[in-house]
Amino acid sequence: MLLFWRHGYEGTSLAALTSAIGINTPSLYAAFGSKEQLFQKVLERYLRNPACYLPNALQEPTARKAVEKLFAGAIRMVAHVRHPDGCLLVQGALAAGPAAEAVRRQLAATRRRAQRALQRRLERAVAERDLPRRANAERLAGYLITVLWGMSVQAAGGATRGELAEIASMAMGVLWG
Amino acid sequence: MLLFWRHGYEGTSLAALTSAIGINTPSLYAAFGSKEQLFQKVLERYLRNPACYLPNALQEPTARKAVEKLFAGAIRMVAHVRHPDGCLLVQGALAAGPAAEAVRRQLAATRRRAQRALQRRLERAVAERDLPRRANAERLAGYLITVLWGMSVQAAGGATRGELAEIASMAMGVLWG
DNA sequence: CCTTTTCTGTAATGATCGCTAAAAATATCA
DNA sequence: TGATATTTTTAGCGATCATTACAGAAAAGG
Repeated sequence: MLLFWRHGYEGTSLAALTSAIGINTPSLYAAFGSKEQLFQKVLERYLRNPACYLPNALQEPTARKAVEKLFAGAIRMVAHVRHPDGCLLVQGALAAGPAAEAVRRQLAATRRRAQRALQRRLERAVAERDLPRRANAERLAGYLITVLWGMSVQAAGGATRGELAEIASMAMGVLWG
Repeated sequence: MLLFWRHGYEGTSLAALTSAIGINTPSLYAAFGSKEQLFQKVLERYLRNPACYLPNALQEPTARKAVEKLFAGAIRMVAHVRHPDGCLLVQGALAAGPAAEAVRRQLAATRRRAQRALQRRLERAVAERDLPRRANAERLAGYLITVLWGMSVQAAGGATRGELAEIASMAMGVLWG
């Protein structure tokens, strides 16, 4: 997972994977089927563990708390010393050659799913009068998630935890300035 | 340029490049030296032409006009029918294998340069009383550029021109809401 | 027209890509 | 212990990677 996360799908070779896991190539293929299927498993694992901060955050009682926790969780994950910079959903395969097209599309779909999850949480907040009735949940979610992906790009450029926190704070200023 | 832009540095093979240009491999090497040097030329070309909207925007008389034009230019470029989705500075090599590490760093450095250019423009605006004296140009620039990179990620996921415009409008709401 | 230079095309370099057949070693269980 | 599964290792698959040596064609200059 760390290799795919750090170097992207295309940038990670089978040799690097087997060497990191400590097994031979046929063992990897017996266990996972192919590089793409291994990445599939890695993606599930990523969503289950380091990226679980997103669904967790959305369970907060108020939209404001949820978004705050969302950004805090993202920053904590990104700034974790043992983690590569950024988010696997972005770094994994933002642009890719024809061979990795399927992975690219899958990551794009997963990003969209994350955005819709946030959108539904904000819609609930509007319904609960937690957000003003005229608030547009779809636009808000699109905006906030865009900042989140942008922070992933910034992390890839070496942004510090403090810089990311400032960005998140400014982004939330749109709603609760 | 379009190939590197669409498929990233690693995702673009020499065969794809020579076939697109319509020359043989030795001619490409005689003309550009190597794949990496060709990418260097491509990057210069990209900054000179489709990405010139950034320096152009910063020449607007007010910070607000500058940022508006910055986002408008970015959206126009991204939504251009004949252009790949997103920004070469982001899609080119956000994460990459060891062989493309130099390119990755160069793109990160170029992104940082763009951010600093915006920062200096905002600092000027503060000095000119165009922005409130207590405004933090560095944080503002970091925030706005983060949204810009995020829009590049969204574009890679198929975001439309209208969606990007809404995001930009919300992002500017932080300053001129 | 002939020589010299410049360019283009063919072909192949070693390396690495993802992937797999078959032998060797190990574990399982009667 | 001995026969049977299961796993690991070795070795190599064809394809493609970026890169280049070399031969032939075109262009330039006298």
